[in-house]
Amino acid sequence: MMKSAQVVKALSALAQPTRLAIFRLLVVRGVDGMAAGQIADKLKVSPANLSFHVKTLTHAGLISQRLDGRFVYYAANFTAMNNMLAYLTENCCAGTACELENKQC
Amino acid sequence: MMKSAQVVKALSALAQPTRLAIFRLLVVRGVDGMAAGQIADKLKVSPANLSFHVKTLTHAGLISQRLDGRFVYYAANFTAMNNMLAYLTENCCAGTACELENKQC
DNA sequence: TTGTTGTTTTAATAATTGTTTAACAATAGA
DNA sequence: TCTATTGTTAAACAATTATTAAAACAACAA
Repeated sequence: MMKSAQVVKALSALAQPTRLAIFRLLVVRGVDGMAAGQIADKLKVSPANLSFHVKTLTHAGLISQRLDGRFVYYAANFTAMNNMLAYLTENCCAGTACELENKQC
Repeated sequence: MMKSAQVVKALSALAQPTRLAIFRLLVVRGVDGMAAGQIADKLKVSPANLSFHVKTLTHAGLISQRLDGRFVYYAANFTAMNNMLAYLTENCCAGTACELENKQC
């Protein structure tokens, strides 16, 4: 079970174009992740700006850090992401079967 | 397919304690939704404040409005929610089978 | 019409957030 | 050691966002 404040923090972290792009890139990358410099190059943001944003994502628990020499690798935290998604649909339609054509509800 | 800017708008809308609470309440409520005043009472926020926040959620496409006499009913837009959730997990792990124990990836 | 209920809008203020530049640390290789 | 590479931090500024109180509006009832 996730706390509301934690979810707000995660949503806030994703609610910014650069950070959303970083996170999506890392979701596609999978468990190996990607070095800070590679991410910055790919998304065309300055190193300082990238550092600022990955810090926010890290504090929100959405990505994790792995050091390797001079490189800092970041990877998506899939568990945190799934907990957040689950929170949004929790007890949807009060548990009754929905007449909606989607999977979540 | 959803545009990045649209997703940022939806995430921003949810990234606030009162609005997250409003949305979750409406997700549980289902298609019938809930009147503005009822929501305000339940969440203990002023009518003006509630109006401000539902406006943000409506502009983000996450909830819809239905007028009934003097009452204004709000209901969660499940399609918009699911599109947003799908965007976050799109092309997860580059499409390879993940060794993770969760459903999303 | 007049009053009452339900909701939204406006304006003012306070707080938070994002970007840029420059400086700083740590590692790797010559 | 010296130098280049990789990444983070700090400070300043601009822009956005949330809250409050007051006023306005809209629908209904007496």
